[in-house]
Amino acid sequence: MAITGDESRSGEIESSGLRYQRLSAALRASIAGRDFPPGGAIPPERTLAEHYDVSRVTVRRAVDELVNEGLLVRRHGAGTFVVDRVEKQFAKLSSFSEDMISRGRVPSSRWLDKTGSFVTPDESLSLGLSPGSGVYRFARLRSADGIPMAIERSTIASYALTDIDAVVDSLYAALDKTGHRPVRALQKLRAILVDAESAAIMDIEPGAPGLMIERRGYLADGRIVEMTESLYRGDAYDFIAELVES
Amino acid sequence: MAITGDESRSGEIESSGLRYQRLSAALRASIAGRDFPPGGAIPPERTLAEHYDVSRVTVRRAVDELVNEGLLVRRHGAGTFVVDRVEKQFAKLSSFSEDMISRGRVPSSRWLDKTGSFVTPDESLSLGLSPGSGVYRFARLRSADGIPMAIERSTIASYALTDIDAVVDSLYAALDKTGHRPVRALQKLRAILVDAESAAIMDIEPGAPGLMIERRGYLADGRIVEMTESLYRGDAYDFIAELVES
DNA sequence: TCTCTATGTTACCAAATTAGGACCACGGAG
DNA sequence: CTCCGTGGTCCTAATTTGGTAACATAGAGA
Repeated sequence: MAITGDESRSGEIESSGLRYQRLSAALRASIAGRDFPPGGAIPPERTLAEHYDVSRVTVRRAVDELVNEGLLVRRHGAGTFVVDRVEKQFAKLSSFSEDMISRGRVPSSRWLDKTGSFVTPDESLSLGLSPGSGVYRFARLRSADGIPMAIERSTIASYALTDIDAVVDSLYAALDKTGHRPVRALQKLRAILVDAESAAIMDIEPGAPGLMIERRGYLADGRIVEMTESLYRGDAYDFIAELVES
Repeated sequence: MAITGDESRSGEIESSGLRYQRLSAALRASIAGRDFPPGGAIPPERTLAEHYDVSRVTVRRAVDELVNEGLLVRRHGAGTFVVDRVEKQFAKLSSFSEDMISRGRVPSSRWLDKTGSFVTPDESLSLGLSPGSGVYRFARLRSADGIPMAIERSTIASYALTDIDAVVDSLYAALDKTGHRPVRALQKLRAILVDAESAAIMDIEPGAPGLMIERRGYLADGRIVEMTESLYRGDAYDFIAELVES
């Protein structure tokens, strides 16, 4: 079944042009039509070459186009995969940086606070620490493409970090180094009105809608190591989640 | 045969993909189908390897995926177990009634709208219906202990319901009867200010914070059967979600 | 004729998956 | 306590798959 010389279908405007372009168009249609499952592998190049009766060179050029378009991802030794947007989006709920990057934006941060302190009675309950225990407090303004998007305020049990300057960029990376990276987290989320102070920091109107997210990060042994309050701008940030009904 | 999008004979192609991905899909189906009881153990890795005629390496990789997804939990020396916690967490995010009951509150509803109509051009795109197709529209005020909590506006493809009065209490129960209950859903969530009309219905101040959730329910074959916009009161409703860091 | 481009053919390299096995560490049952 | 089944880890080897290069062929156009 060659692609050339087969214009049997009337109205097939796709049958003109270069072979690899026609092939990539066909593959694009197969992806859009879910012939290849999202997240799954497409047939190997050699199989495609045989199936469409073209050379592997042509297949590679066709696949190259789709890789450049971001529809496919190659993994050396494994296969070529249809990008699965949905699955990644769930992880977005937790990581600001990853989320922004996957949206094609450039994340950045500005430190608002970075201090060592002692737990308040309130925190000692939440973190499960004895009163008088040490904690680190971090606050950052999170931006995307230079536009303020959220304020993150974290409280970390002191045993989880070597010192306060261990956190340079990623909090979780620093926790990872001491083996205290949370393995699961519980998030609580609600809509609020942004207070004057936070509004000033994010350069928006006070009284604008905001999304308050409280996260508690748990270690494998059940201890709470992290408490983070994030305030997201309601007018500029959407959360996406996939769920499975049972 | 030209390579165009309508190339339907992808039989040879379909069995492609990585072994462990196919296996994890099979296991996922077994879990969803209650072949493995929730909370119970799945067969040991060596048994699975023999049963599916793959190596234990492959089994472990397949199980790894499900563990990362939170569907399974490994216990060294004991076995690998189906987690029943996850479904509840996910379901909480989506089902108003269940959520309220689990909080010890009494859920109730008041119908605001219940009509048959035709798709708008906007909806036909979202629902994947041809223009002119029929849809049902439902709108309800959702309350807990008699206190208004949310407004739910649903648009349902007409093929999914026998008639408009099929929905008496639970929308999903009605969809279940025709075999068109969504198997998964994609939710989009953002903070907004409640408009005057919705505020009046929920008996709150206009300009109060609210949580807007757009949900699209997918059938197993990928069709969108349900589109629901829910507006929750920000001052009275918290969303809880558990996530697993990777 | 000569040159350029698209495509085909062949060969080999590099990386990931898969197979199959061995052994250890943990937990439960007796 | 011991025994045994289970997951956790490591190893070697074969297989599959993408990555790359060299060279050949056919057609279009100067």
